[in-house]
Amino acid sequence: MFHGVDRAVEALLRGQESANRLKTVLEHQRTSSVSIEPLFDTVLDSFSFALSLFASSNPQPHCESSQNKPTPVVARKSPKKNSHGEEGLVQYNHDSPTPICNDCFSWRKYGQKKIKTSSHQRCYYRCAYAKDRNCNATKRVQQIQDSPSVYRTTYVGKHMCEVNAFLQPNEDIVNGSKMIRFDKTDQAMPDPVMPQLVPVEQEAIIIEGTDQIMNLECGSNEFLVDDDQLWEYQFPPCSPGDFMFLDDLSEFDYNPFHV
DNA sequence: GTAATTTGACCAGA
DNA sequence: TCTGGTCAAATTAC
Repeated sequence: MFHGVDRAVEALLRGQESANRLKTVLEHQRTSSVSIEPLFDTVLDSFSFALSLFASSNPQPHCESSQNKPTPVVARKSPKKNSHGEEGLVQYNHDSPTPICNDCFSWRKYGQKKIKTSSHQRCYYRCAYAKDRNCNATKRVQQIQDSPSVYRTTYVGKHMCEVNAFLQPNEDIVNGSKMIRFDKTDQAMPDPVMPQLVPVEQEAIIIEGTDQIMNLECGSNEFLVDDDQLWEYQFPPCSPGDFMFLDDLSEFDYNPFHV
């Protein structure tokens, strides 16, 4: 029922492993570049979050080899109904040395609270499109360790905003193919939702058979994907508005860190 | 002026 | 009654 996701997870794991390896190498070589670390942290966080998205649809996470693996929390002992009246939401933890800022979604902070069991405050975020698109995804970020600092991000609920924004009835899903959609940059669409080719600020992968969308927003790291060579390497030339269908996600094996 | 963040109050579950 | 999560008015940033 979740076709191709296992392969996608494998590909993501490969990417994460590569990023980890390269980070280790660079740490020993220490070039003059000072912006490398945030770049790699972003890469690792993006991979980890993508994995957590898949894990949210697949009860068996595929992240045993990940250093920053998301930790599914099976169920809260007493799931408290949220403001939308939903209960029993699965939540996922993700620990990282830095707070995850660009984790593919737009969040709006709605609260901050001192937690009794911790000396650090906990921040509460909800999807920026919670009202507009009836998206009930929320996340909590809290520093759980001082030295080295560890921030735990707990994702609760599922993003519905991109699904509502992208998918129209009888559209975008074709015969079990996965689709990457390229749209005009000058098309009037809400910012974090519409994937664009040039400049690449967001990209989205819609996986048929699920309602998962990987929507990678780069924020301050545009250089991550604003790379024509990347697209030319992996994708044939395409025009804005074109669709690309990937029958096999394992073919999506571009390795930007290959040297 | 508008949007985002802050912060104290409120609510519900344990 | 305590605590975590959310609300909403006030404040700040753009």
